[in-house]
Amino acid sequence: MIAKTTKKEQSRRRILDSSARRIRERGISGTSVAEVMDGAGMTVGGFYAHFPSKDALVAETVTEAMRQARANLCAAAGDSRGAEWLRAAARSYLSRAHRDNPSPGCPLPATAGEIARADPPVRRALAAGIEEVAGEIATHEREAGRDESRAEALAALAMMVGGLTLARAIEGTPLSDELLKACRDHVDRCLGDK
Amino acid sequence: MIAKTTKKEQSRRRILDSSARRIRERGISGTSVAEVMDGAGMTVGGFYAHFPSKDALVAETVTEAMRQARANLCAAAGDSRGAEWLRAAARSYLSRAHRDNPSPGCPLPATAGEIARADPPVRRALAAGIEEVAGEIATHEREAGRDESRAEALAALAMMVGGLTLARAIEGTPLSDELLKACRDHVDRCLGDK
DNA sequence: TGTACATCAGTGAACGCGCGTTCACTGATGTAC
DNA sequence: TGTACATCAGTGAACGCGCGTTCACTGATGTAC
Repeated sequence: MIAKTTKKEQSRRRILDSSARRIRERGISGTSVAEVMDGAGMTVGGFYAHFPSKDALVAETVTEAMRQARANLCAAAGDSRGAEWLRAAARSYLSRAHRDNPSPGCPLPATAGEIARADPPVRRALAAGIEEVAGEIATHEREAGRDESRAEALAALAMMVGGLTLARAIEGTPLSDELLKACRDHVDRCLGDK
Repeated sequence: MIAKTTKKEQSRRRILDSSARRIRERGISGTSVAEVMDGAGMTVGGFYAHFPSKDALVAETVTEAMRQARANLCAAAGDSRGAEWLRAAARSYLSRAHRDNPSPGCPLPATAGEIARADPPVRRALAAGIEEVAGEIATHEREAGRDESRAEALAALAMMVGGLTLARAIEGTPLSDELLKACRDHVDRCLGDK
């Protein structure tokens, strides 16, 4: 019999989706199990039939959300490659739209600070996710003909995450827009005529 | 009479110092009023004689900690200027020592994510602090002879904060060290022969 | 086909706990006379 | 100088609340015969 998703599997998926949305919006400690279940159209008690603890949910949510973040970058860059891809990815990641609309976006700005104090499984999930996203970026750094493509990819990721995190923290001030633009421009300047 | 600090003023200072330490280590939601007061050598009840609420304490702590962060950058760079200052500041900020020892360091990695959802006074305090640190960096970007010195300063700050935040989140993995080094090297590469 | 029963996803009330905040009280300090 | 009193920084127990987690129960579903 071909894997048809059971009702329980569908519920589990709704819980994960709800968790990913809320955690990107309100962080880990700002997201309660009851809220996640409510967002999935269920009540608290049912949660523990799907996950052994909130920490387990968070670890899986981080994995899932990082996968989506990578897909978002690729989607934003369309079928471009190399320097073009990098510019498009940065423009999208560091956009006002991404700043003002966290729930379908990257989980790092809302969670990275907290994860420094989280359980090992959560931290391992994040490390794996970062490794994958950095790998994707590095591919295009290499195609753009840059030296030290992996190191440049990590530095670019750091600037994108830091820029978006700070821009969100001071959203509403002119400095927030300026910061986003400064980071986008820095990427353009580094890529130059590549 | 010349301003001699009263006992109450000294207590207030101890509360602020304790708060700054704990918040840099455990973030805002990870720091309780009782713990802050304990770190200041007092009990919970006394807190409200000094601050009207936890939020008020946090706002003042952010201001204070950002001032120290700026001073730390300057101290690390000694009496160098321009490109030399920038390299030294980045080397110090993105060091393993800073990653592994948050309590006397920069408050941004532990708090920036949370502050996106904090009270307006806290967010204003952060915006002002970022403005000051960016101004300090921009001075040296200008002295280093770079175009767009203010934009470059904001981008450099974003990369430093993002790099340290991610490195802390995945501390213990080889990727953490690699990430710090990639960000330091990026600064060196951008400054090049300046 | 129809009936009895086992399974199990999900409900909702309850638990113990830590939080921010309040408040009646204490006891040291400094001023008034 | 000595005594009485007001002030007020700090104590510590208590509050209401939201959290993660538990658990007795429900009711729909599918299998056995």
